[in-house]
Amino acid sequence: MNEFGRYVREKREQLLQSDKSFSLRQVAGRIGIEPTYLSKIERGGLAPPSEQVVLKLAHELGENPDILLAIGGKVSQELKEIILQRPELMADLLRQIKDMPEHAILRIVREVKDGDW
Amino acid sequence: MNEFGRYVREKREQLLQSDKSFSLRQVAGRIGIEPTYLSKIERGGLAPPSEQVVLKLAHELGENPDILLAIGGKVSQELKEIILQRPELMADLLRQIKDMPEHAILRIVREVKDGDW
DNA sequence: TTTAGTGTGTAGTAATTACTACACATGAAT
DNA sequence: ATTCATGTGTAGTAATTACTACACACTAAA
Repeated sequence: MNEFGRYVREKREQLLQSDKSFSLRQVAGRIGIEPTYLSKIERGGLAPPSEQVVLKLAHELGENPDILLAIGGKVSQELKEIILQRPELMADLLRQIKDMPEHAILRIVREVKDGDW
Repeated sequence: MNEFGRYVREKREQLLQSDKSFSLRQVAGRIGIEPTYLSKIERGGLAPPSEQVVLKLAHELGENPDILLAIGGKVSQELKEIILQRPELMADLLRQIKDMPEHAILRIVREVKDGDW
């Protein structure tokens, strides 16, 4: 269940090997939380922190924010707002592509990107 | 700000005109909440209720659940989970189509629907 | 050998979420 | 005239979220 803590600890310790400033205390300091709190989170004793903290953590550790949020079971407010602006449309779209293979969705993303719409 | 309450009250009162069983008390009873609570919500004195209650309300009032949730500022757990299963892909897709006109997205939805993938 | 930095255990808390319970006044039905 | 159903005001609360503060033990450096 506590994927998030394990993942953060592993990543932080990797970085720590080549840069002493990635101690738990210093990272906690830079992202503005108490070391105790980060310790608990990494050890799985507490739930993942707020979106704001996860985003700072992702930035600090060089991780993809969307992925780190997802590991913590969260969807960013940014994405929620995209859905909230056109809920029916987005809901239909998401349900349509839900079971599509990755490559098919990627094709859509790319078509849309260089799209002629 | 309190779109949700106004919307629900209006819809409920519409239904009430042709069906006496859409009184505040009876609707509250059927969806399993206290009349006081529904009253406050409709008058905008309280935040929209939980996803579960919004869904029951949508069903009761014959409203689109995704839309009613959105009016209440919520994205359903169902949609969140679709995103959480492939966060990077879905985040990219949503950001791509965010500013596209409705008809272009609808085209994608349809293409995907009858798609050859 | 004291100082500095490390991680962690225990305890507590402020804010928010999602409600319930009681009491009351008004209007319609019997 | 009384019962019934309506909506609503006030008050309170249990659960969850998102943390902080203090204290301690261990290790490495000066």
